[in-house]
Amino acid sequence: MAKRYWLMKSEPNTYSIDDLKRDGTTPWEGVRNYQARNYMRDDMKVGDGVLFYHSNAKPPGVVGIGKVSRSAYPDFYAFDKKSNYFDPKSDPENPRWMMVDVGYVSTFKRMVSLNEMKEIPALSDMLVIRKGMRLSIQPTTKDEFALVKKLGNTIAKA
DNA sequence: GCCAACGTTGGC
DNA sequence: GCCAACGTTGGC
Repeated sequence: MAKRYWLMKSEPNTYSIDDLKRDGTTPWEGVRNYQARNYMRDDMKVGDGVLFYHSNAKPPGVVGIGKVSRSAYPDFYAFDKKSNYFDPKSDPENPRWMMVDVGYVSTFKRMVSLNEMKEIPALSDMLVIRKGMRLSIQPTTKDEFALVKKLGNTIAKA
């Protein structure tokens, strides 16, 4: 299977690109949305590229690159009563929620903000720029991934 | 802090 | 199976 590309949202207050840089790799726990779960479970493979997006930030935007470092396995936080992500409906014998591990690759020289992406025609099909798009894990194309990465590593604005 | 857009839940 | 109510997301 060819390498795929993704955009993954995280709130910097909760887990930022700097946290990922510090940790090297992290379990992507707490996804409680079926569509996002399905992407992780069915489509994400080790080595896939990740655009690391800061949501609920000022401004929001893509701040760096990650990669899938472990394919889907049960999100055990769902079994932990003390966790914010506890879900009594997830049975350890048949886990409802899955997660992958995401590894750190690089931090952009500058953020590629949501506003900037909205203004670039080549990125006009990206899900993240669509109003009301709340999905926390989104597929992106190879070209979109490459362009956002290039922008983030280019100091001068287009 | 506001609120529109979603997704989920649960009564019927 | 419908849909109103509710909770959450996330830009602004």
